[in-house]
Amino acid sequence: MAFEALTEREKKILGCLISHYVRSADPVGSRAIANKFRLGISPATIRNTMQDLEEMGLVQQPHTSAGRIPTDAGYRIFVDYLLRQEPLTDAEKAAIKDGLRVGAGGVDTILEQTSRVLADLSDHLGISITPQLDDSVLCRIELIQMSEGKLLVVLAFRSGLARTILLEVDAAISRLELEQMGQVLNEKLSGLTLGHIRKTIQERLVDSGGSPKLLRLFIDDDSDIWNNLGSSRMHIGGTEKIIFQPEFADRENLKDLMKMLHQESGLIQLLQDKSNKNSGIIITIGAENRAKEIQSCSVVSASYSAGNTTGTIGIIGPTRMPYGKLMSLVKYAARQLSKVMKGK
Amino acid sequence: MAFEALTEREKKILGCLISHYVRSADPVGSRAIANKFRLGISPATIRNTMQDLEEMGLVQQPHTSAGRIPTDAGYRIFVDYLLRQEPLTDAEKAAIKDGLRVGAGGVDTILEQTSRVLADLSDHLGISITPQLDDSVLCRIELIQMSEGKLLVVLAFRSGLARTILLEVDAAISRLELEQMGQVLNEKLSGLTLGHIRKTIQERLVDSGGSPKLLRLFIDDDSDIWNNLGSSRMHIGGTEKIIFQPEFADRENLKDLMKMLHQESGLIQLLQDKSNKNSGIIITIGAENRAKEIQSCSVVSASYSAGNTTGTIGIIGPTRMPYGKLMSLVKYAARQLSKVMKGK
DNA sequence: TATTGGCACTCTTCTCCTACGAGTGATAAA
DNA sequence: TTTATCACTCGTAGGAGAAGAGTGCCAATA
Repeated sequence: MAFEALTEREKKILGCLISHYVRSADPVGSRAIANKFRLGISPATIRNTMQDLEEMGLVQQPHTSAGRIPTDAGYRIFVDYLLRQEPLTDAEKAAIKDGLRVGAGGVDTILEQTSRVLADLSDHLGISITPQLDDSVLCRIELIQMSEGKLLVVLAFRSGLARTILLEVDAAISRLELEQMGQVLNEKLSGLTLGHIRKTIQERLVDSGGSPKLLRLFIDDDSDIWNNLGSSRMHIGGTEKIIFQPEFADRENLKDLMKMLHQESGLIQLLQDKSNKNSGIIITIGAENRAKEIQSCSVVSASYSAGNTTGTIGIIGPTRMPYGKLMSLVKYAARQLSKVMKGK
Repeated sequence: MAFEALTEREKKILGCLISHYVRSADPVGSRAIANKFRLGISPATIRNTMQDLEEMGLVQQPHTSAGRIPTDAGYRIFVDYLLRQEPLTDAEKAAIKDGLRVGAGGVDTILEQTSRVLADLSDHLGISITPQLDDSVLCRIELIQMSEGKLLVVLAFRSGLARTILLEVDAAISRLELEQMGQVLNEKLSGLTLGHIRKTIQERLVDSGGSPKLLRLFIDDDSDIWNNLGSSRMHIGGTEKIIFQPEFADRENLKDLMKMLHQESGLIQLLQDKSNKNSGIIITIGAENRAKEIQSCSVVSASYSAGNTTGTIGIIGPTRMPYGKLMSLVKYAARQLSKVMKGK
């Protein structure tokens, strides 16, 4: 399994096999490799090597007398050691830049564009996730009375994100109370991250001088504001393309994927889990994914920065994906996105 | 084609044929009808009648020596004249009520739940669309300076909806200017519908006394606020179920559907187009749909009220759908949704 | 000793063929 | 007007066989 244990030839053949398989989606035979990549060795030799690779668990045969296909472990070696990033064409770069051009509507619109562009250029699923609010610095909080009993809370973050939430109030509220409460909240909370606020809200607001009935809305343990507001949003593009990948000819596979896609929280976790720990491109292959629904898929993701927080974008597709290309794509898109967000 | 031209027997057989076909998804033969529905007539008689129905264009044969399947026109007759709504079970009613129970996060969360519930109970696609802002009454507008050059505009509507939009400002803005501008905007605009505001914004704000550089953001012809804010949002549920409907075994069909689903604006138009004109349940069958991508699908939709505006919910599936059940479902859900929204 | 050509073997896939069955339309009898 | 019957059509399921791809192994080779 260790990369060092592989001979030069084994590496080369694993590489050829994978890059051929990614294109063809059919098991790759020794002859195919010998013909396509002029390695100067005969099919028979390649066969021997392929047997070795199979013993190491890097490739497998769907059935006797078929060619080989890579295993998850094989892809892993490929991605970690053999992969060379494929540079993007000028057209592709342009498409990304155009797609992310600052439009109206703020962060959400841009992210929707991003997932669209990623999907279009990759023919796989493009995913984008809003920055994590937990690390976002609150820059202002505003209270708006919409009617008796309905109070709109607006939270504006330094990263350019804004969230609104509607609260129910039992008692009537005077204009004065509202203004006062707003002042208190801004004094005590602005400049802090949402995560920080969530943890320390109790101590910060007790005895702060706000009106008790309003105060309760913000302090209560199960206050909707702090508990539900942190969740990120997600955009998906390319569903209409991914269904043509041969691995999704089986409806059960497709079902798993679809289920995953519409189960927002799970997917967000899936992508954020990883991106947090590392700052570069993260590639998760097949069974490495926690969620069993997509263990026949791989995820290529990267984080982008927005203000002092980060969000995540990525591409999801079958493990048989052009990793080199997709890495460049995601990397470039993440960088562009960070730039655009800074401009915001 | 006219309903009156049909004999009693023809109506009956059309009805039997459709309700059988909806279940089986297979062409229905004369024997099947004779066996399943004890009509007291022989298969031969039924065959004769089916020939008549075919001449009228209400049913068709996929090929010689297959049973019949309904045409769009057949479904139309069925829906308009023969359909009896299937009452919901208590469990179903409970599921809807539970699903729509007021949760945190306001309108969007509820609508997401709604689409989920509709999908779960129908095994088709559940769609929900936010109320049209154009008819929504603005109850307050708030300006928040997020940093130099970034201005957050918050619009709160009486229906409980809120929208934020981020604007770029060239020049520095003083606190005073901002407050003044906020006052002017609220004075001049609150109490009006967004649509009204859009049309009359020029006259209303010219010479209103606000700071010119701020004023420009709101008056300019291509101001992002009024142009881009009106668009509704949409939620979809049930994608993982619909792919098992036999009509989507063909990947091309599935692709068309998926394309449609992710093309938000088109879909919103599709559903809203109709719901506006009529206040009850709207059913659009197959080729009656404008968008050619879903001309093998039917749409059952209804509008709900929120404040003084309306939004739309609906179900999309193959034309072979249990119209009676889905009508009841959508109707009940829309009514519940209106109730919940009123409570908001 | 590593590589290669050759060969027998395996397994899938494609095609052709047939038999079957479902369903019809027409006709003649009830 | 309805029904029983029968010949006919056409899609589908199943099986046989051929083709093809690819392997593993072995003996020859450089």
